[in-house]
Amino acid sequence: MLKLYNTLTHKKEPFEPRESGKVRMYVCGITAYDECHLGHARAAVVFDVVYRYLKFLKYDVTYIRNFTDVDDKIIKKSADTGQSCEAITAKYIQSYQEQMTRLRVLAPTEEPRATQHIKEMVGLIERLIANGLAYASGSDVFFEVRKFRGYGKLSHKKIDDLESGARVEIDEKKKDPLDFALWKGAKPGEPEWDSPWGKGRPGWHIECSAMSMKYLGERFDIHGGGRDLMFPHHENEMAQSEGVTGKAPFAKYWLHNGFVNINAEKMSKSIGNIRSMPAILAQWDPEIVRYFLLSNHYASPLDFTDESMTNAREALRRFYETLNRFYQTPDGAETPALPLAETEKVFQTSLDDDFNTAALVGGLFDQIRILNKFLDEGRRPTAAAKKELVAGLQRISAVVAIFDADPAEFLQKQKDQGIQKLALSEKQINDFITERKQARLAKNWQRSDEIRDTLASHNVVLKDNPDGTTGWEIKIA
RNA sequence: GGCGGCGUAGCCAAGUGGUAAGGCGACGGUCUGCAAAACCGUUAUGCACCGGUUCAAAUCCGGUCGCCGCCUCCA
Repeated sequence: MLKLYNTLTHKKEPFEPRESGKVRMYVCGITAYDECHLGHARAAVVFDVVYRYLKFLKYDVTYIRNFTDVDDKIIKKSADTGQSCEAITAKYIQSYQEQMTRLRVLAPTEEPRATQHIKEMVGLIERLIANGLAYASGSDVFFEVRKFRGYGKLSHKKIDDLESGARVEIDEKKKDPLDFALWKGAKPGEPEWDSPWGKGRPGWHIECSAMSMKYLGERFDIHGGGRDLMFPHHENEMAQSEGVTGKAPFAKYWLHNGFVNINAEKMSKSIGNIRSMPAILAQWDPEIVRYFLLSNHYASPLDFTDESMTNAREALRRFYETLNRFYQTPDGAETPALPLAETEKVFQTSLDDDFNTAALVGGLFDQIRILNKFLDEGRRPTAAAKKELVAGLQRISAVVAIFDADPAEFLQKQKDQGIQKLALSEKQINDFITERKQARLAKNWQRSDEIRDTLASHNVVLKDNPDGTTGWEIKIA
């Protein structure tokens, strides 16, 4: 039985979709004005696992993740660079999709864009005005927060507390400082659309109401996004959506993923420690990044450091090293006593418990130890045993999308990437190995060890195999 | 100031009432010419601290301290 932590109720609840067998899910995507970063990747990967797990549970899932392609930041970037807003958003949307593909994030059912739903937004705003929850002021339209009963129920805030926070900007066009824009009158040089209130553009929150309702209906099951979106974005989105329909809850379950920190510090533009995905994926294998992102419960903070990434890499290397050994061992007549079925049970129990991906890793490494021991004893697995292991891993991977690479390819890829960071070429390494082999045959241990130390100082670690060959791998700390 | 979260070994991290998974690292051993990898063993008599409930608590309750997030655009 799947249980999930619902921000709205503040409790872990059994998951019961509104319509049996079907799940409708909406997740806030990116504002396309810059390269996506690790935080975007975390949200995408986390909800990708949610999506995949719901499908694994045989739900018919409709998953919507939007692109915000009209926004102050985009307009500013356009003004700063001279590029059109369309060119900017097209560029970063494409880049986002490329990065997500590399991270094995499945494409959602639809990826609607705000600018393609202006008409729907205008329709919602008109209904809000008709319902007495919004008012036009000049060429702007605002949502009147105090008219909506229940404002603050998602982020668990009281209107009066917010008011005293006093960080809300004063705008003489608003009746109340907390009121937020549904529609903004056009300023020269900005993108604009026709509306009953004159030319203008939508406020930030209304787009998600419009797109979620269009694709999922007036009420749906799961709404996700980063913690920071809880307030004000999701609070406002919920208020205006329920304000339009008069039906609650707008989304039954609200899920919020935690932040990524960089060396224990919040990742932010002002600190200047943003890690863009193109940069990260140039350095780390996507599977390592994905493993890292899933090595922690989705709602907890996650600290990106050299050490945490090295740990992730080493864990996967160990995993694939063993698998590679296992698969390459000639077929025999024995079946290792792998508790695969049990692992799969643990896997499902873990994910059932609020998508706890961190808990499932342990079980997998138990198998690794068992496999290594089996092989260390010189035993040979049957072809069927090999196939069964592959199949089992694929069943798990269908949800987490890690642990199912071809082991030899994974290791080779790590090596290939590593070589580029070395001061040595592959040929130089092989020449050293050849020379060392001669030295070893001559029992010239001094020269042999000298060569090994030299290579080690270049982060190349040698491994003498029982058959006389010497393998090597790159170990950068 | 308001609201929320967290504090488990050197580091990362599961575990929400039944006696501390797993990964990285370290140390000892087996293997090896020596290493590396792998395997075996050791590495938290204790889960921030103090009280309480219970036959039993990392897990529930109360308090203390510390860290963090949100309240402003942000995944």
